[in-house]
Amino acid sequence: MSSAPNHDAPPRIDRRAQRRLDTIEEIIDIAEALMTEEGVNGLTLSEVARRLGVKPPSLYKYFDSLLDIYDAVFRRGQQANLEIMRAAMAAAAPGLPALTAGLEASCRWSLAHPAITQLMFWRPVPSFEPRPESMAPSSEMVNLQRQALTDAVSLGQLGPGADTDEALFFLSILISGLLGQAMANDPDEPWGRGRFTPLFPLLFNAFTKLYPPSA
Amino acid sequence: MSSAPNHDAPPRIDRRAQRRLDTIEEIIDIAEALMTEEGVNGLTLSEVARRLGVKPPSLYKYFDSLLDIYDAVFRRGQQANLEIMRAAMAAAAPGLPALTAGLEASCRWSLAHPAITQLMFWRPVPSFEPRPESMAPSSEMVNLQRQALTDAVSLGQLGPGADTDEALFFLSILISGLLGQAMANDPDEPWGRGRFTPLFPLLFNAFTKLYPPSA
DNA sequence: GTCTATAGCCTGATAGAC
DNA sequence: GTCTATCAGGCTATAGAC
Repeated sequence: MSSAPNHDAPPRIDRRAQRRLDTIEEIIDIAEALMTEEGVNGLTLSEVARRLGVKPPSLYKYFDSLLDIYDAVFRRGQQANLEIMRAAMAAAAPGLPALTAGLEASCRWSLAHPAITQLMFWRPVPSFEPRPESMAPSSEMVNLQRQALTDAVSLGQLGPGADTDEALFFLSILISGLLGQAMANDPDEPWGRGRFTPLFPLLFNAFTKLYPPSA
Repeated sequence: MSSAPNHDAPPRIDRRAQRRLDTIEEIIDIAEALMTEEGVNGLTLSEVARRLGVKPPSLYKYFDSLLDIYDAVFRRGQQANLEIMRAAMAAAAPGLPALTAGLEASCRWSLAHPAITQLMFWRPVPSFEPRPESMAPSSEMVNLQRQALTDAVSLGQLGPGADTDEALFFLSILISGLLGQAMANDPDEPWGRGRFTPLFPLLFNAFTKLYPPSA
């Protein structure tokens, strides 16, 4: 109170820094919407600027290039997907229940964010390579899945083969196949409707029969 | 010899018509190469003209628009893929052997033509909608697969559930998942190498265990 | 942080001469 | 069927004033 210029505690982030972060988030929101509407390759600086209500050169105060915006969309998407999956897994019993709950939550999120999902799974922008730190959440997702498979084997829910790279790759084929077919062929159907997403339980049926518990 | 202007039998297609068809094929070849190098969205009239050795306006003598070229690539790809699969199925025993042989041949072809495969499976060019007649081979491929599944059930190679739409959709998830993961993550590996295509037999292992023969 | 102005590209498509 | 010329627009990015 003595020397402080105001009565509030000093904010850890001042107003203008916060406003800057808000603008960055808004740019990423606009970029994602644009990719959803016009295709992943339909992202342009000019249109982002138009929707944000500024002129294109102003965007360079927030991002160094168009590819930098792609990277920001990619990174935020990876982070969000990881947190969704982690939360769903933590709320379920260890092993197979955690795995199915986590992957279903991740699939729901992916289907609701098709542009980011395409950017992450199918690399439709050849000139875009995500930065290593933007890829980090992806490794963490793999780790969570591997741990769940290990738990499932330990708990006797799955056979020993389920705790291998082969099983992990097979799982990724199942999930990305489901998402790809749903997004390409039933783009307007929400999760649980259409021809593909209702088959989600069937995927785990197949997976379990491929690696049945020994007992 | 009396009134004929030359000694050869009259060709069913004259030279200039044949040359025109050759040019059209060459344009499609160039378009596919370009999409492979620069991404499916990297196809431009200007670059096609450059590689063909003409100026862009000349292309309009062969195609009405850029989207027309996309459609030609799409149609020729569908046709080729269908014929590859049909031939492989015909060379194998009916039922499950025909199905696996046909799908493996199709997958090999798809992996060797990633740009067309992306165009067919994942629709990365939102403004491009294939013409109905270009989609026809796709329906025929589905028919071939459905027939093979029916035969497999009749022959006792698979259980009754394998002859359903659900099984067909599940099969498409497996195949498109394998291709998508292989193309995105092991783009330079040929069929049979890398982390995903060696799992092809595993897919049918899972499929068979999901729909086991009753006996 | 915003703008204007501009450089230096690219694109699809058409008109009309030859 | 080829070309030149052109339209009408798009884009990323930078320089520099305010």
